[in-house]
Amino acid sequence: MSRTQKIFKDFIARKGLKSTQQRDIILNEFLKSGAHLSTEELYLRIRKKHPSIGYATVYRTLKLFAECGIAEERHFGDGQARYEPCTGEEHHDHLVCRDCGAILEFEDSRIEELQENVAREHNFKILSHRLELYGLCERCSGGSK
Amino acid sequence: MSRTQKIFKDFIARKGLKSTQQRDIILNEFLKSGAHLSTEELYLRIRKKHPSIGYATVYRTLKLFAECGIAEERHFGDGQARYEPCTGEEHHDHLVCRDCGAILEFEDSRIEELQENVAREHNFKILSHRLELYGLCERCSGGSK
DNA sequence: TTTCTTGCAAAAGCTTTGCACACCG
DNA sequence: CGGTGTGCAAAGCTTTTGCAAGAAA
Repeated sequence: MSRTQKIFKDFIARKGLKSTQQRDIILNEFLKSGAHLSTEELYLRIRKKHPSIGYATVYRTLKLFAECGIAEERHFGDGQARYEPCTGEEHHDHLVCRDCGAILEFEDSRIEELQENVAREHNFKILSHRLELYGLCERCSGGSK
Repeated sequence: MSRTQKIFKDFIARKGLKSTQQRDIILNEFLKSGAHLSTEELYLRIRKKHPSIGYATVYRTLKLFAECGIAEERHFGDGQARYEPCTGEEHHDHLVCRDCGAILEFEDSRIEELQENVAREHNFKILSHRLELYGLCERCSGGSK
């Protein structure tokens, strides 16, 4: 059992909730699927192997993941929620290609420091942040354009 | 007529669209209302003086504002679009209070530089970006908490 | 008069919820 | 057994769209 799975089990137990087949299946597929899947994409993947699992269950389960901290809900402006696995303390931001939709991740501790500075100047206490750079990825801005 | 109004008139003319009372009213109220209004908030304000203006017209007009560059559409995670006036070249980011909902603006050219660095490293061409820091504002993180 | 706009209501798209039945502990 | 979870369908919300009537050029 992976660390993430353990966190989830603990959360379930602590809250008096129940461990079910569906939750296990959804968690496995979620972890396996790589980041940035929309709820619908995840649902479609799961349905291939487990056609009886309902849309609502996927929604509800992803909310649980977010609540216990193993997933993070994100919106990239297309009106759909996306979830990505949270692995520990590391934080990353995103480059989103306007053309092909590719989502790249990056991390920059200097930017984070400057964010803290800004917050301090405003007596603001940061709980989370989001930084997204929209534009054209290497492939889409290349020769063909 | 303000600079922004002129930009809009020019855009309207260039596109072969028409200047209407409703568009003028909505633009005025939009400029007067300060940043970060949701479409609904703006609609409600407008309806006080002009009860016959419809919801759809406000939506459609704000899209036009965004298209011609005098407004920018933003999403802060509450599921509603918000628009804010774009004044020239300056760019700013946001501090969003999770408690009272206050939205503060800031600008930091050093952060923007670092973003450019990141983009260069990935051969990514930035068209726009969004940076939002979520947390507690001065008032909400103060003594009472 | 021709084309674009508007207001209304209906539709669309994503997400949540109510409910009866099933399952976990 | 008692309470929680599930699947389905229906409802909720925000936003978009179709259409007939109205206004601008």
